[in-house]
Amino acid sequence: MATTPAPDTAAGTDRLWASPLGSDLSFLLARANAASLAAGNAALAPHGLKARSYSVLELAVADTRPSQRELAAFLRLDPSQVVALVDDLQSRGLIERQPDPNDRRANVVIATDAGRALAEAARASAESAEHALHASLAPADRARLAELLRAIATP
Amino acid sequence: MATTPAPDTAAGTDRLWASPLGSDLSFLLARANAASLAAGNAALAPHGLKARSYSVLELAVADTRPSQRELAAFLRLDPSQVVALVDDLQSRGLIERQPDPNDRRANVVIATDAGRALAEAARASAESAEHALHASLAPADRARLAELLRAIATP
DNA sequence: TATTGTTATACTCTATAACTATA
DNA sequence: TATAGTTATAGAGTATAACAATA
Repeated sequence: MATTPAPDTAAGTDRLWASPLGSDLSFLLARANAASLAAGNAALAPHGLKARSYSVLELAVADTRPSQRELAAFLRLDPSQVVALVDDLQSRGLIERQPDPNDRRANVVIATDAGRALAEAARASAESAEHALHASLAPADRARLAELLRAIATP
Repeated sequence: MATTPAPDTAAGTDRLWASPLGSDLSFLLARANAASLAAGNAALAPHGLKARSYSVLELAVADTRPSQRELAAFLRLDPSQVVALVDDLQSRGLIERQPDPNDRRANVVIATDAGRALAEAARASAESAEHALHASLAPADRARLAELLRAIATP
């Protein structure tokens, strides 16, 4: 993540944008993501969530019944990190580990009623923050951006 | 960052993409950035660089004569982190701290000849990795993506 | 033999506060 | 009084290896 230590416009950093780095797709991606993550985490904080835990909660709420292994793969996290995320959400009564009847090694993650309620409230905050982030984009541009990102983000 | 612990296509994570999260712009941004960062760092590693240090080096090579404070603002890093990055690159003879004649508190960061040579080699690797990442996109789409990202990434 | 969840550990990154020298 | 660079330190995030239970 990256909060905003200095307002960037402080000095004449405009001229730095003229450097090759200012056109580098990886750099733009990193910067856009940093802004998005900072705004998202700030919006989720009042709900006791961060981007990571919010993602897990949303996947549980969606009734896709993911195993922890699937969560790890989809979120590109190490399985051991998913343990900590699920532990936290479960200890707060937002999700539950349900033993998979087909594979007794695996846990299926499902949301509780409290989890669904919190997810709805958190989603409203997150969407509002996200909208503010790309307020300068027309709706069609936003859809196009999502489409292009998906081409890169999808395996 | 996020390396790839599991190949994602391993299990049926396709159905997870159908969840609301799969259309969430912040999530797509995070995932695209993770893929880009992982590919970029892997490409830069043989040159002894990471995304961060490569960015600093490129800005030094571009002759924009940034102060450390400006680097911090532009890269959205804390000034104390820039110290470590500049220390590292300077100890390897790739950049130099030049006292700013107009403000004796400030250092201006400039590249050495060795720094310029390394930057050129690293840039080739980085561009090749980046190109592979969005190989599925038409050139026009790539330009459009950069444009849209810039709208979000720019202050 | 391979896989799921788990634990433990080391490492990197990030945030914060303080200090100095200049302005 | 404020700013540029620096140092030190604590915390969050990440990677890695090992283990028990199950397939």
